[in-house]
Amino acid sequence: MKPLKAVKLFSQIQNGNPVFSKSTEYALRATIFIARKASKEKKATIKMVAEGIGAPQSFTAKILQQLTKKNTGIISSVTGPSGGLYISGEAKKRSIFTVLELMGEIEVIEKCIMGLPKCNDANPCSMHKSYKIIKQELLRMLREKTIEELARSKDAIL
Amino acid sequence: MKPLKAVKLFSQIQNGNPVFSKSTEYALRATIFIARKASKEKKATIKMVAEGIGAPQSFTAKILQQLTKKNTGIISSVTGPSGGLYISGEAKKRSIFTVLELMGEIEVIEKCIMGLPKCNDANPCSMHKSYKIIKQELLRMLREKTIEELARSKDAIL
DNA sequence: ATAATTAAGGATATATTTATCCTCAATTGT
DNA sequence: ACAATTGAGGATAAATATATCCTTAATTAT
Repeated sequence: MKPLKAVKLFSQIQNGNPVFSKSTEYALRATIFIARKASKEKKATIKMVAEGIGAPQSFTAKILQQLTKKNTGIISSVTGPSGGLYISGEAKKRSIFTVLELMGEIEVIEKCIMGLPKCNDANPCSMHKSYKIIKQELLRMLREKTIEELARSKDAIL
Repeated sequence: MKPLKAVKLFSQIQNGNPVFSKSTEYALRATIFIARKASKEKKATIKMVAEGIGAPQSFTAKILQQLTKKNTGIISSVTGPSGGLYISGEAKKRSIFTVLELMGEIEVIEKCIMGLPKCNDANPCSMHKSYKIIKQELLRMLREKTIEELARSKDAIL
């Protein structure tokens, strides 16, 4: 069985979806960046974050809005001079799952791998059982990894 | 730690990306449907497949084109009366990995979970190691599951 | 108070994915 | 050969995700 090449180039159909959406990728990177580089005393500006994570500035701003929403946000923001973004010690203890939850990515993971709306444990698709194992391990990993922990690995590129 | 709700509704940013693209979801469903319902003697038409998997007909046709391309395709197609789609016994023995490969989904899985282009084993992001384990299990599962096997589970909804 | 700085948020533009439509080519049966 | 059936494939449209721009609100320092 020789390896196949994706036929993308020969087709009108493109499959460029990342596993997580680009918004979510930026959200993860921004969270880790802020946790690592900023504090209540030394906040990071959107500009700094965008440059630090290699994402467009205005779009980064939009995503950070999602993560700073009152009663849900894990990232704190302050307007005005010497304002910016930071993550409280409390919030740093939360898991990266929280970020993905705010980005609406958890319900995506929970869905049927083949996109069947009626698929569930009682009425499973043929991949359900196999995917469920993977899914559970992924979710467990996401729940265990704290923002703090990710921020602490300073040898990592992000 | 109370559970959070995604802030989708309050934001301009939507995250509707499935784990696999919709095209890939359809491709998986179509493959299993054809493997289960069709044979060289009794081919399935695009119309039958589209209805069987609950996908738009013309779009299903487009996706099936990708899976029938010469030298790469796992699905066979014949034009003309009593023509249609089927999967050879040989092809049925191949894994579902093949379908995902043709849909360009494997390289998506291989990518950095945070979308960092420079992330790799030598220069990892902070989630690299954890994600790698999940990724490998997913890929192994996909490589092991044959089309035949999925088609055989007739109690499954698809 | 005023000016300066910074995020919030609405409106809009661009890119990509998803979906539809129509004509053509291939095959079959008469 | 001819008509009918079916997929192939190009062109285009619609929906969604990504990205930009601009004005407003909040805060700080002078």
